[in-house]
Amino acid sequence: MPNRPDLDPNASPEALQFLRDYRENQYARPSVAVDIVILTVVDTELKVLLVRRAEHPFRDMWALPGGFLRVGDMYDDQGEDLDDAAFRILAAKTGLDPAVLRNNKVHLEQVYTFGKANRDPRTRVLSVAHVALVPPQLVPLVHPGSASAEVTWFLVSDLPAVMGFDHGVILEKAVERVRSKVDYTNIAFSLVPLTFTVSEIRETFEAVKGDTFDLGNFRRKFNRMVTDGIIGEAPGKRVGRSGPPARVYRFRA
Amino acid sequence: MPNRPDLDPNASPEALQFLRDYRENQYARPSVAVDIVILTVVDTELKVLLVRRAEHPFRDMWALPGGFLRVGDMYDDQGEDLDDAAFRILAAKTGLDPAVLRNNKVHLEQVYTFGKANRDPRTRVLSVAHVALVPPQLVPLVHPGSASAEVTWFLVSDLPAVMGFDHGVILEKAVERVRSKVDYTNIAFSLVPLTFTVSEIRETFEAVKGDTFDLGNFRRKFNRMVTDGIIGEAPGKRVGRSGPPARVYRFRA
DNA sequence: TAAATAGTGTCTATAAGACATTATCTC
DNA sequence: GAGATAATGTCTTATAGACACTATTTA
Repeated sequence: MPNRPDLDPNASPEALQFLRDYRENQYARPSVAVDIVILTVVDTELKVLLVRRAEHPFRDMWALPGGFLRVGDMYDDQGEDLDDAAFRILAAKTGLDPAVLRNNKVHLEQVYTFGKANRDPRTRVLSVAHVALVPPQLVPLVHPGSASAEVTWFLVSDLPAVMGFDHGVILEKAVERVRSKVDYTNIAFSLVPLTFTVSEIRETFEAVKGDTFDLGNFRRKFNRMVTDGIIGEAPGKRVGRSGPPARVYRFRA
Repeated sequence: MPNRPDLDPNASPEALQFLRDYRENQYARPSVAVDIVILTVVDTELKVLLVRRAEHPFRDMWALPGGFLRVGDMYDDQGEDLDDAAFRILAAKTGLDPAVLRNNKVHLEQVYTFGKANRDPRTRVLSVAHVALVPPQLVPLVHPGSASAEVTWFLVSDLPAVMGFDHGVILEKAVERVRSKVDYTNIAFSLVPLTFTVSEIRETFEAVKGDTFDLGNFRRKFNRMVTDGIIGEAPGKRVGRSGPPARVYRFRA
């Protein structure tokens, strides 16, 4: 038994450290889940899609839709990319066709990886959290991917008191990410139909931020985006419940 | 063999899907590495700590310091938290004592999880990338954690032409994160000693952003932080190579 | 004395917040 | 006509960028 650092009383701490790291690589590995915070804005309210768990643990409790990263057999196949897994799971859990997701420019973005020990009672599971932004026209098409599952859109302002796993924390972090990015990116346009009025996009902002904006000031900011070419006018006008018909716009690029 | 969906020609796609997901959970799992982009600012230059790989794959190439997440035996122990793993690996790779890291308020933050298949030729490995900000007074204390490893501070503006794995991409993403957060958070104060002059903190900003700032305008912004109580005056003055002695400040909270 | 740095002040442009105003539609 | 909405305009305040200026130190 020559030169085994763990059996050598004079082995350096570094040698022991190396051996431990090496063995970890050889031995136990975590499962990796991809959980997705699927958000939309309908009727000026920010909503999130939750599924009721049919199995233990946390049976009958609400949780985020998710699935496991597919890893190949490790010999000739290493499995799917993490990005592809997120897209696959989003399609599976919403029942939407991948082509529909792409055509409607559904925004999908990685948020954070949650890795506390014992966050899943069964075995060690990391969750790579993602957030998806679904435009309202797709919401009626969403249906449970598996026959037994129950899925519901919850108001983000009125969530279940308890959720499975650490999904309440994950949800909070994802919403926070969207709330901040909406100020300095164009992700809000993933939450409206392909054409929209100024009021519609403003109400979407208000739903995401949970606040109201001055109409004139918002329009001024919007007009800057028009002159910058970020937004373009679309043909036609949209008639509301009152007031003059509103101009219709389209997001570019 | 009753009701096995994979053997039932009439099984729904959903049932088959469920079975596949379940089996993935039972079968192959990825390894999870924690790789850390360790940054500092010395002599008005942004630098990153790289290690030369002593083993295959990518032997003799430069790569980010990293290690594997420790997962327990899966029965009575699920191993260490992901956050704890990052801290442990940071301490191991810099040779710095955890107490020293805490006392000097070293900033450590998760950035992104890289999960392309085949990013490691040995087996499926996810990398949970982190970024650490080390103040300059700790730089002389950094030494290789393991006797065989060679570690060097590289200029971020002059990196090795090729790096192991996808570590070039990871490094870029981490630097981008720091460059943007430095504008709306206080992380820059993790890159200066406990007390500093206005010029010193300005040069740190310039090193991170890769740009120069107007002296007067920067000081105006700095003074707002003083009146807001974010920064406080420290006793004494600092004498430079020329010009009058500069006031010394300290970051609060 | 020359050069460099500390520290202050000024002018302008940009954008946000808080309004007010007019026009046009539905009920 | 009443109420609601579309669209525009005005005044104030906060901040950033460009730049000028004085004071104080070292070499």
